[in-house]
Amino acid sequence: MRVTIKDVSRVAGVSIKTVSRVLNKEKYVREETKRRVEEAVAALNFSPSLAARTLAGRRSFQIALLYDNHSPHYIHQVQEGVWARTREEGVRMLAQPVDVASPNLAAEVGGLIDETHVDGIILSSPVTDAPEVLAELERRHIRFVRISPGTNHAMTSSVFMDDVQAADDMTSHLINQGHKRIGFVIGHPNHMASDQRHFGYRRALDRAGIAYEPNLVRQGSFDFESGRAAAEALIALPNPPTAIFASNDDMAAGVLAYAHGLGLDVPEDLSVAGFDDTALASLVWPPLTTIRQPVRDLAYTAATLLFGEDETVIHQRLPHELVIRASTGRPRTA
Amino acid sequence: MRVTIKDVSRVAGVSIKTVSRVLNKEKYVREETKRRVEEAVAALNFSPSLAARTLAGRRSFQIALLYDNHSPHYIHQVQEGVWARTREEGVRMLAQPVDVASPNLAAEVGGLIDETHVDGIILSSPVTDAPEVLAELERRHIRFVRISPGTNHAMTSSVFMDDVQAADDMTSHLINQGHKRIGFVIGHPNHMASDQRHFGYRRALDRAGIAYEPNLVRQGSFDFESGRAAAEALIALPNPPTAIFASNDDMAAGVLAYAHGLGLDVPEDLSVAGFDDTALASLVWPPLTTIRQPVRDLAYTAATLLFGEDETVIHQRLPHELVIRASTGRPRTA
DNA sequence: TCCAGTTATGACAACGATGTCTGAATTGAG
DNA sequence: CTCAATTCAGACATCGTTGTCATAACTGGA
Repeated sequence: MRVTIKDVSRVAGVSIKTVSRVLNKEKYVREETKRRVEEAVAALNFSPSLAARTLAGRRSFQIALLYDNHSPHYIHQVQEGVWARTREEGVRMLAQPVDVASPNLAAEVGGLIDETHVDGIILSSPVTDAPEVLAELERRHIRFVRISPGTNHAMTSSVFMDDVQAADDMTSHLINQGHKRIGFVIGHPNHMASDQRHFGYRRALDRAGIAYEPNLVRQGSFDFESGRAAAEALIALPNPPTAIFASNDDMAAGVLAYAHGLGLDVPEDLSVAGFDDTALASLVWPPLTTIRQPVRDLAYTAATLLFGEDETVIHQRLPHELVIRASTGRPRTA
Repeated sequence: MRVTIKDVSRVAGVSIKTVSRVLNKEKYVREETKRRVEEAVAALNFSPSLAARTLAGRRSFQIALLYDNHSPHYIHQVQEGVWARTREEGVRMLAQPVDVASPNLAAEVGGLIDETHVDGIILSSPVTDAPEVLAELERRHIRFVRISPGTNHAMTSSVFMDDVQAADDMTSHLINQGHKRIGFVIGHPNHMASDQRHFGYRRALDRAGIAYEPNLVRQGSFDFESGRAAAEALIALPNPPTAIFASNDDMAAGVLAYAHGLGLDVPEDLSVAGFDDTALASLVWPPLTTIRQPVRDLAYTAATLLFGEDETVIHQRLPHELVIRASTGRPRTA
């Protein structure tokens, strides 16, 4: 029924071991033999059984991608980036949603590894910072790379962007346009990036000699509604801000919606800035000034590091981009 | 190193075959023996090797999900639905992006099947309608289920919603609010659903005794920009529509953006309706009246059908939902 | 010409499960 | 109490590859 390496060996007139050698690009196969085998493979339309290779060999030709919680758009990009790299490598990607809050997360990850024999694992935030998972992976001596981890971890490679600098860039952009009172909406407290963006905002103000005013800063939770609520509170201030910088696009959309509801003109009456450059950012009116995270590239690079020969630990930073659209401009009073 | 069925059998004091029986819930194992094995499994924290099971047995405990092109949000929901069901079944899901335009698509899918030995496949639109793929799957006698197929195919099960009725519902909703001139933006010509939604729009008009006016209908392509362009054309008409029904939310967002740009008030001056109820729909201002596709449920149900014992072919329709938000209302003139 | 070192190939065991077959233990009807 | 049918459990082959080891066929320098 199924075409096996045995069929190939018969057609090519060699042993199965030689076919295996060609398949795995091993040395010590005569050019002529190699050609014969390759022809037989093509003629029979042979694809080797991953199960058999996994069982017999030291590799499984599979890696797992663990994720949780993030927006569909983010996950999609991560999957897409990792997938592109695995494809080049002739390896399969197992996309594995997990629940970081689960009490037996480590056991689940361990089970995954036992069942599938994966060669390596890519963690995306916030799984990157689940200590049980990290401990379990280390205990098993399995290779893994983290995408945008919040915590430091010298033992293993990671790829990330500079959230502090990005928030600093955005804040500076607003300052340069003449804003002096800039509201800020903090992200979800569970995400390490929230702190960093908050810090970047503060750093830019400091450098410009603008006092940090706690009144102008509100806690959000990365969703639309919390952005809306923050906007309501900020605009109700006796001396309201002329710009609001939300830590992600969803919250910025909430700010935008609230402003629309009041009949405010954006950016004439109020500048609004987001973060992430999700699809949403160009689908609202006016389109959002935001920070483009190189999510797909981060994922692609993470996979590259995972496949790398080196045992050296690499922490690679990828550049972000300030995307200026129509939601920010000079304040009316300036 | 690795814990195998052999270790379990030693600890439980039975043969490996008996452990295998317990693992696979076969008959003819004494209750007491079963308990002993289960304790050993728990004590050793044993997870059986998928590779070995696949190789030795008739099942691989894996299914594949093929998709292409759709929005991240849609894909996310499909993955989530299928994944939830496979998890219940103790089976793994291989999420596999493909390119329907690829000339060797059938070969790629064939290779996937050979490599992974998957037990079944779920196709999501538009892979559902790639004839080479269907032919390849049938040639191999592999089970598969299609999610929202555009073409009929009596040989195999599918799950879908009623696009015609949904578009009819939306159009009727607008008519009931007093609209008589209703613009329509057609979806991407490659998607079968586009025709069906267009037809539903027309059917509702007919039933209400409103003449179908080709001028009020524009071709779009499911993206923001095409919605914007369609809105521009429609609003420029000497006798413009009082409502615009776009075949998906992205295009509706485009319509919304163009209306905002003109300073039109939605829904006072113009009602806008979308389709799909993507995340976007509640993140724009005003939030969109739209049709909620039960995408996650479709996917979940597809997996259920795939796992079903029956050889009978089932075509299952799931209900949609008209979600009325703030972007539609009575026309000013009514 | 010979021999050591490389290059090239094959035989066979092993990976960790399930399938098949065989036989022992238990059950229950007569 | 007997015997056939049913229940329970193990031995061993098998799935389709790769790893290990043995050995044949080439090289090129002395």
